[in-house]
Amino acid sequence: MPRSGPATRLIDVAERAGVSIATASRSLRGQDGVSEAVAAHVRQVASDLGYVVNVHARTLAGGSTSIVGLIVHEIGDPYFSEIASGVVHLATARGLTVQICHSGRDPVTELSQIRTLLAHGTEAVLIAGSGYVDPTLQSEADKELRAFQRSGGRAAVIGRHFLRTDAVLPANVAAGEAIAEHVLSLGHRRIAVAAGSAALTTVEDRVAGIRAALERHGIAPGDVPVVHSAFTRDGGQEAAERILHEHPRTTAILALNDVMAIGVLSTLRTLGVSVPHDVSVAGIDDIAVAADLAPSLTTVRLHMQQLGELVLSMALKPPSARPRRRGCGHELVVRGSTGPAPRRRA
Amino acid sequence: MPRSGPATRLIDVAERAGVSIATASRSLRGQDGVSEAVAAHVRQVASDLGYVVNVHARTLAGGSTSIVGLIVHEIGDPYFSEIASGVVHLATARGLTVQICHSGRDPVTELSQIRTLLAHGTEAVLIAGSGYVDPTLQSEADKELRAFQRSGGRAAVIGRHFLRTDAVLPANVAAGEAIAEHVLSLGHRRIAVAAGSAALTTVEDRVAGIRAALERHGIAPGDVPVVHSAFTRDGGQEAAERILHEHPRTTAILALNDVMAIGVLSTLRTLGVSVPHDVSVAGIDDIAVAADLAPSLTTVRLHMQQLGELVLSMALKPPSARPRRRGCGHELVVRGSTGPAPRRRA
DNA sequence: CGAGGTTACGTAAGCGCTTTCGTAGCGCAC
DNA sequence: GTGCGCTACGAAAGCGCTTACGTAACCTCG
Repeated sequence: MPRSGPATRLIDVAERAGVSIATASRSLRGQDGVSEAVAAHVRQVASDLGYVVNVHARTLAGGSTSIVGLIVHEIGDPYFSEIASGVVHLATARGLTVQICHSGRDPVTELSQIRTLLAHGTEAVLIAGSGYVDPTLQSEADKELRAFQRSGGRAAVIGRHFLRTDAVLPANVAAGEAIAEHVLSLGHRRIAVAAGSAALTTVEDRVAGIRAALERHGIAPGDVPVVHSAFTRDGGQEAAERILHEHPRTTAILALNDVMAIGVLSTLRTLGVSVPHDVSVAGIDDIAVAADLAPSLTTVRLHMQQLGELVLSMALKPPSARPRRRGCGHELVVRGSTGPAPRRRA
Repeated sequence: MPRSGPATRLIDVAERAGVSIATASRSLRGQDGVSEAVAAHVRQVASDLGYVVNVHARTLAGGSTSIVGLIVHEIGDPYFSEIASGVVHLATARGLTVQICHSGRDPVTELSQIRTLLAHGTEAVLIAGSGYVDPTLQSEADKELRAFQRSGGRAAVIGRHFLRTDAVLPANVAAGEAIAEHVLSLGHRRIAVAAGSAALTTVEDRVAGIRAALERHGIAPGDVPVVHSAFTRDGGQEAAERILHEHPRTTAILALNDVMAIGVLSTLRTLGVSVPHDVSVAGIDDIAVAADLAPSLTTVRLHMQQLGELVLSMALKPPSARPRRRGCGHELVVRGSTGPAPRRRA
């Protein structure tokens, strides 16, 4: 779609200001080598003419794009939309625009997204969302990012500490521990986990945290059913059904994220199981609606918006020799969905 | 940030394939004037080399960018993230990437976003989110879009029927009517509205729908308090407080969107008002969590994801002489937050 | 007062692609 | 066998910008 609009070009500004195109270019970018008087004049003329630089020409000539790419697993998921919100907010404040790609949790799509973003010459590529347990699924992506960085590009990820990029690390293991400690402290011993796909490292980490806490309290891993399903509301429903069916004496269900917890709550409501009287339910993430569910959801806050801001700010910093790691706080948020373990169950 | 990566360029593909750069270009874009044998060979070589076209060069030379811009009021709001999800899904399916801009409901920011997107040469500019009642707030944006279209660009919006672009029209008026009819049919007569900013046309439309329905049932506009606040959860809380304070005999609160309804429910819970026993509450939109609130929220489904897909597909169609209009269904979804009007109130 | 350094600007060479235009080669009709 | 109309391809001109390099003009100092 060739556009032939009467857009003002740099050369128009230069002519009108009575300077060369080079001087105009330098003036507008605040580069030195131009007297302040001339620069100010050029800026004035540009503004009068409503000049907007052509990104493509700029990029092609070696300039920067002012675009950052963000790859997320599922843009509709609150976990990711809150991250995206953080990224977009900070980006807007810095005069950058964000190009969002949705991988649908498919490593192949993800790879092609990365390639596209690289070809688009984005300033930085950000990836949010769990990595894959199977390293072969992302080795290509890894290679691509490395090459991108070697050639001066910036990349940063949320999680995926195994990549050689800057990374913000959500407290997955600690969150798992915190939520498990919480239900343990309430006296629960028959605990089940509603987990997302076993292929994701986030799932692995959160489960590891839960297991560690339980083991400290003398509960063997074998005594903790972990039901894998999808990281969605429906996945949570399905997991809850299976848990209640296969392990009817369960008194606490730990969902590995809030979205699944919503599904768990929905199933329990349907089955007439009272929460937290009969069964306690907890999530991880603390998405915005967690406080407004029925009952309100006990969870671990992971500050997604902050994760988003952090990952962008890391990417924007001048590169360092070795990949930086940055944690992000987590807090147990106790609400109405967890309560003391029932004295006995049917 | 000049990038000097060893990216394969078209000329590399051409050389390796033993053809000219022109032929290579034509082959890769499936343009005719190239024999099928040669074209296939070129495509094979390109794929072997992992060639990805440089968008900036392509655009500069008059090609297309494969990028669509989407401007939303508030990316963190589920209404918009569901729209964004629709846009991103369809875009991904069509091999397009989406550039998301967040205007924060500020017309000035919005205008600069539009300019940026135009300067980026996006295929299409999409705007989601209420227009402003005051036309001067958007006349600049309007002008900009018109110029964009005249020069071959595509634009489409959700709502904002006053713009001369293709538009998908959410059923705002009808949704207002539907939700009002619903509470009327339950016997409510003392109805209050928790509204977002009066500056937004969406608010205007939904209120108009509500008023129309009420008037049909003999309730004068003066008898329907409309409390304006922000289109957020906190705004809903605040509106509910004011409604209960100023109009204590209210039996039904209609929130103009689900996010506000969440705030309303929260305030009622805090104040110990039972929903729907004492007061019924309803929203509009049917965001994903509406079904999982406590109580589950009666609302009007506006199919945001579909709105997103529609607006993109309209923008992608060949332009028509006059702006197209496309409606999108709506359905009343009755859940637990509304019930019969109480016989009497304190 | 001229060598050498600085500053302020202009000239022009691309960045990687699309596309216009030109041309070689072929088939076909006369 | 000449001429015409195709088709399949190549050469080269930009798209609008950044930047390396060149060059005046001015300054500083011995």
